[in-house]
Amino acid sequence: MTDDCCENDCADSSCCDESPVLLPDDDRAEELAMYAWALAHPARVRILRLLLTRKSCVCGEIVGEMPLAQSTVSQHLKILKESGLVKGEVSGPKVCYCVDRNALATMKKLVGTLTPVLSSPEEEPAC
Amino acid sequence: MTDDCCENDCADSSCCDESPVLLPDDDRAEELAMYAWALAHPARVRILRLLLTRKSCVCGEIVGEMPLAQSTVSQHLKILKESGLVKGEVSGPKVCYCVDRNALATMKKLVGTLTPVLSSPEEEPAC
DNA sequence: TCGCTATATCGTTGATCGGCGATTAACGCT
DNA sequence: AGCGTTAATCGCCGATCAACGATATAGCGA
Repeated sequence: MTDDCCENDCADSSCCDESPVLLPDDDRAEELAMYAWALAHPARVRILRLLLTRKSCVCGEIVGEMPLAQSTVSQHLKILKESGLVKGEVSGPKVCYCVDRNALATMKKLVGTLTPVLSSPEEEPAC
Repeated sequence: MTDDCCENDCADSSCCDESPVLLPDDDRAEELAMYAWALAHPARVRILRLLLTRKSCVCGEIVGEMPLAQSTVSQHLKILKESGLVKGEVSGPKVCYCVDRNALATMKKLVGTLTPVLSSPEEEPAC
């Protein structure tokens, strides 16, 4: 009652109890962080969306679509590739980039993991 | 046929055509990037999961739960707060942290935006 | 073979991150 | 008022990012 943040009075130790808080899939934290890191730059989000808009690969004209130098775009593509979200395939002098659907699905699943555990959906945590 | 990356022969200009590629919500790229940036570090993912596991706020014992110094955890919490995913509420000398459900939903929605536009769900982009 | 085009890589520079210890600020309690 | 607790902030450091220009690499075509 003294605080309106937690319904079970978090200010004293009754809320922040001694439960070990064994996170179910804590090792996946790094996996999710890696995917999130790939999207942690607006340019990479735009590139990914560009690759999604086009049905498949968009070769190198990404550079023409963005206000960045070719080397910079190449760096971003490298990061996207390292995260696994994007795969590149050489086809002649060009390179086809397209989104790895499985990796995208995995990332979405990991993001979906971030769900508040609530007994009833009505009770807002109030803070 | 020369490349197996795109079904519509991306190596020449027929695939990478001149369509302006008006991204529907390109301005949202920065918004998504900001959320992704908040999750781009394993420690922050763990903190967020910690906050989700506990029903609401977890005060400062996050420090005890993680192998990091208090100042470091505070920095991560600051980043999470700046992204909007987490809100902090002062209750006495302690601070209640809990996840902003709306922001979390917004982030999930933005992540859900990243969907390949496909005519039929069967045709894999082959690369 | 010789260029031409398209990517990738290198090297540099400035900015930022992530970590820490130490200090400061805010609050409750005696 | 003074003390203890909690959290935020301040420097400081090494490491990394993001951007660029310049250079190297790889195919294709004439």
